[in-house]
Amino acid sequence: MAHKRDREATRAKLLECSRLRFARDGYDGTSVRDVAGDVGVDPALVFRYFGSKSGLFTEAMAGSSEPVILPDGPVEELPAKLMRQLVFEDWAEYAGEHPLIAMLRSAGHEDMKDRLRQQVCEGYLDVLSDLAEGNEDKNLRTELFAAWLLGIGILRTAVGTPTLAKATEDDLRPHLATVAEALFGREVPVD
Amino acid sequence: MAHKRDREATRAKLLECSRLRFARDGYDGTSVRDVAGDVGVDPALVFRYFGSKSGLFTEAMAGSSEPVILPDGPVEELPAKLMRQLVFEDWAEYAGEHPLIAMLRSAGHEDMKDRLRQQVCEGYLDVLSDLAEGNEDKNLRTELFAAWLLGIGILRTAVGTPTLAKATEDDLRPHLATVAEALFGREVPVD
Amino acid sequence: MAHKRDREATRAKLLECSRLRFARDGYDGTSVRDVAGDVGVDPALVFRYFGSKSGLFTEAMAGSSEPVILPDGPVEELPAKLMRQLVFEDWAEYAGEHPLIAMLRSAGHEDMKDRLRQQVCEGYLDVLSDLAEGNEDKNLRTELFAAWLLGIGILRTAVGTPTLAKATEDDLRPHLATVAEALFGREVPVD
Amino acid sequence: MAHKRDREATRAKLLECSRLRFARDGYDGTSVRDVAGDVGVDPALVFRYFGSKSGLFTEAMAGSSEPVILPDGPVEELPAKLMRQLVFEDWAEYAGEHPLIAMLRSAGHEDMKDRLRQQVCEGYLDVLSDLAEGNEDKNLRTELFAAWLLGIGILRTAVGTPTLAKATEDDLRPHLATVAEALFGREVPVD
DNA sequence: CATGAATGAGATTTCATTCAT
DNA sequence: AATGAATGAAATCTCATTCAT
Repeated sequence: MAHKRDREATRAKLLECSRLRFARDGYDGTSVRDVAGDVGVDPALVFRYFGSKSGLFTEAMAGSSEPVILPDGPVEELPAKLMRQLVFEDWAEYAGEHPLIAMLRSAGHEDMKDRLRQQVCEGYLDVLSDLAEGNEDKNLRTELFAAWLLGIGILRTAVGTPTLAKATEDDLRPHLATVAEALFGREVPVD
Repeated sequence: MAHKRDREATRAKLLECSRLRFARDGYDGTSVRDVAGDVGVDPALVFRYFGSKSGLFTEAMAGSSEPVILPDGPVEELPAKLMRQLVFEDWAEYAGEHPLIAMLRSAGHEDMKDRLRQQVCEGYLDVLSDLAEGNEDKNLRTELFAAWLLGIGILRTAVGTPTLAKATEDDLRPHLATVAEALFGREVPVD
Repeated sequence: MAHKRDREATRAKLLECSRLRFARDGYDGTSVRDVAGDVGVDPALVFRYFGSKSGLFTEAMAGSSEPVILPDGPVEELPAKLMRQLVFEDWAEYAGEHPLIAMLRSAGHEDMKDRLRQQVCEGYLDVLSDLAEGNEDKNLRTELFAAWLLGIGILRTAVGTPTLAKATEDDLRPHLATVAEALFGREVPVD
Repeated sequence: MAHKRDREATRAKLLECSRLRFARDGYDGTSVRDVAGDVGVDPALVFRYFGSKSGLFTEAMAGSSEPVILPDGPVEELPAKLMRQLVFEDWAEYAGEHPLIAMLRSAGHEDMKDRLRQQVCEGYLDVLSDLAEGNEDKNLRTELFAAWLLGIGILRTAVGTPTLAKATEDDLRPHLATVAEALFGREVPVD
């Protein structure tokens, strides 16, 4: 029982540390040895637990599909919530960026592109599309809004564009309102 | 046939092939061996010509700062032009994506982040900011619009979101109009 | 047989074989592959254990600072002892030469020159200087005598001068007596 | 005729520059490219002129057998002359050291050991042996004296022992007298 | 089961050298 | 004869991964 506990604790620690590394340094920039070193265990354990480096990555990034959104509350509040989450929340475990943006750093590998798409679709587009209800090109509008949020996040943290890098939530609020209204054809609260 | 031993031709071919590889597989996913193999020369030649793998990358990606649109037309036409370039133009040499999006794939390394920022700022923001003239938060608006274009490009090609991946220029035109107007506070032609 | 996977044994064997190679072929003339091949292990192991080729060299040659004679006998006997050690002892692990002479073969690199100087000073000059006690230019005399021993060793093994290469200890004994007396101003036993 | 002259001039310059490099950095530490670069010609010329890197080395170091000694004057003056040459003369072309000591830096390669031996024997031992005339072990005495000079040179420049590195000719003069007398059994002038 | 010794493939890079022109 | 483009072999080193214990 104590053993079981240790095993699970080690697994969890490996996942946690690897998330940070993968997010900060990308898949290629992270070595199994580094991750194992962070936790203080032998690299071979990683292979026992996760089969391969890729397996570790999959499981580490899979954990990030959960925290996406809490779909309670009215749909109108979604844009503001999502922006806060994608752009302003500090994902400490993911080197300060939202997991999706962190994953982009490893998008060279084909299978990670798939994972990415799946998470974007299930985690974001599905939730957002309710907002576009009533428009003919509902899905396109939804994706265009998601693209905007994603682009902002990328310019802010991955590229480090001067103004956005320092912008606060208050700075963006009014523009969120106008763009959301432009795309969804309805007013959204942004406070 | 006339040029078997032609330094410039070989150099150019190396640059061309490396662009494709770097864009498709990222910096880490591309090996000098691969690039040299594509051209059919010995890997050592790459080092002779470019000093290092990093030198090759720099020079390969430097070519991508030129093709930015020069503002010889009226500023109002810029949004449409930029969208065509960023989202719809087929950059064959860069694996079908715009070079900037391709470069994101290698943004794990700190110095490439710098290069990226510089290109975004000088190549795009500087040109676009004229459009936001007259607004108090001119720079923020400019960056927000650029973020949108970039996000669209990423969802389209890097993530492969279902609707955007298949969208045509005509599909996006009306939305471009409303969003640009929302951000810049002026009408822009999108034809 | 009992030890197939024995870290310390493998380490020791690597050190032993590398000593021989470094001594015989010099630093540049020795490749990590060669050393690993001698022991029958993968070259990567060398880097795991010693970090780098230079680390291997350092550790291999560090073993050579110990075997210097400790002055437990009377100082008068030092010259004879040192000559035996420097000139006539067969350092099998170091390709038959005294480690110091072997190290000279790698003295092209600046840091190895430093290591060499330190070993000569601490290992030999410090011990010998007692013999020159009472003379005004004590240190110079000490170094001049050390120079002689070193020179003999070099001509014998590194250059292979005809007479010295075949000389026995008995052949040199009388000359050791006269030169030591000339430099130190006192009689030294040479039997 | 002009061509001939250029060719010879380039050859000479290559030899000169390579001497310096070989002496300073050793055989392995010197690249054909470096040498050619010093002179400002294409590396391929080295191969046209000298066949190989080794050929260049041979010819470069062969030039050093000439300046050895001027066997005019009485034999008694030889020790002082040789010491001046081996220990105190500044061989600018050979990085400040006597060619023989410089060559030791490349003594890892077997064929250089041979070259070294030949030069020591023909250039030094043959000349010196006259001084030992009349002693039974004439050759041994000669080699022992040569060993001393060589050892002094090595400690001075290659090892950098504290006192010898700064010693002047005057400092060594008296010891030269006593040691030479001890070995050759006759007085030698040292002024 | 877990540990750590060991492996093998592959990456970047350097260098002496040869082949066309 | 000379230039410079091109080559091939080898070196150091890293990493994911497997094999004994």
